Amino acid sequence: MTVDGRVARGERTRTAVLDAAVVLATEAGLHGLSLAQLADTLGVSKSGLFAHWRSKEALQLATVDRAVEQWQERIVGPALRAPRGVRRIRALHEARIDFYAARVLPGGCFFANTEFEYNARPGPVRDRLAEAFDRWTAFLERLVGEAVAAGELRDDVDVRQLAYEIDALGIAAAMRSRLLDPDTAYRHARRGVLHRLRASCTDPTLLPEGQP
Amino acid sequence: MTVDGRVARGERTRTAVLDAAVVLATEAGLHGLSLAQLADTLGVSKSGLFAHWRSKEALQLATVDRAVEQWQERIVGPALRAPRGVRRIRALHEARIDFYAARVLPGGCFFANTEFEYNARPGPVRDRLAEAFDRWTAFLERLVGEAVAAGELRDDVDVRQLAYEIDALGIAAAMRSRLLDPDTAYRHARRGVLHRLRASCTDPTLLPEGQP
DNA sequence: AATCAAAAAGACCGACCGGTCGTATTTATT
DNA sequence: AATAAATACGACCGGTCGGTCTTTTTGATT
Repeated sequence: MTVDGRVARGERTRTAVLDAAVVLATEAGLHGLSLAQLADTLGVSKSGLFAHWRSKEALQLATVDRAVEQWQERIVGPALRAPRGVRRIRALHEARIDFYAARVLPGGCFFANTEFEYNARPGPVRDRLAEAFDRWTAFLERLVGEAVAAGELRDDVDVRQLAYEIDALGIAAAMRSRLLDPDTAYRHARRGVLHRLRASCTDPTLLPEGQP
Repeated sequence: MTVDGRVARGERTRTAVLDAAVVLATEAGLHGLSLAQLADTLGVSKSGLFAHWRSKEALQLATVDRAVEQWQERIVGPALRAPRGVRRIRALHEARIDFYAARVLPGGCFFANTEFEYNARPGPVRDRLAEAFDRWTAFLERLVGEAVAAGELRDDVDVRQLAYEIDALGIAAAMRSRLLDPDTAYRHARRGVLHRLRASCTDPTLLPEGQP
């Protein structure tokens, strides 16, 4: 906020720490994240981290928030350049699985990995992840709803169901792109969503593509 | 193998350890599994574990194998009682998501959690998980292929693609049944697969159901 | 140049980690 | 009853964990 040099310096450090934390947590897990390793990676001292966050849990929560910001910038932002409606849904899904296929983060998807990691760890971190997931789901549903409202999808489409299935194919792609062949995972996730959208699309020319 | 008392006692211990390891690893992760906690849970000594497996990694590999056995008994076995074809595919998928909805393991699905955990951990354990996943995928594809051969699914169905989408909905259900509302996750995963199967089904009476 | 708070550093703590080792107990065979 | 192997145990090792403490450095303000 302030341009005060003292505060600005601390803010710069915090952002650098969180960016590194997202990368390390994607690999080792957010629970498995080591503060010593995080500090070493940045060339700072571990005790300095506790000057910015009062505990590891506080840093984990901040890391989730930072990962949400990155997701907005890298996945949602580009997709919003596509025209509203079916084309935007498709752009969003493809931006997402492109992200995995490009192996932007060596460890895969921060959210997919972390959400599975916290399946059996109730607490503030899991709650924060669940909130982020809720917002993401609501966003997907809004996009589908817009496409229905624009007449591009049949108006008997179950918006929540369609959004669920689109997201499910993205989740599966996040897993398989690391565990198995990434190209196959990418192609299957892409074709699955295209097929699903076409089944409810009122205008076939909205989704021009070679294979079904 | 032998009914020799010495071997039988050790075998009993090994099985008990692995069963407990599957439960603990589903919660804490297979990498995050603590041998001390595992030994305490069973009331045995930690050092005793190293008499049966030469390292933690060896125990982890054995745990994966044991989880595969349990999957066969609890998911695949019941599904194989359904008649071959579309009905068996549906039975398999429903046995799978029923398993999550029933919250049989408090931590969710051993394989889903673990496969995401090992996204960024190359090595023997990840290889073993990938092998198990390959066998599972091949099994799903075989079931779909059987349904096509029996004329229950249209013969222009892409077998691998359909198997991929069925599995993707199961993976997503495994995540959401813990992170979010389990009933919603169950219903969406079920409806998604039914909808997908009906789209390629030659005989609608094979999938009698209320909602689309 | 002096000041003073933000920021960073480094030594240190108890707890837990995977793993080793020597020893005691069980069990089938002789 | 004696033996030998399989099994189980408790003490202990070096290393890493999250977290605390005190001290030093940095940099804008006066």
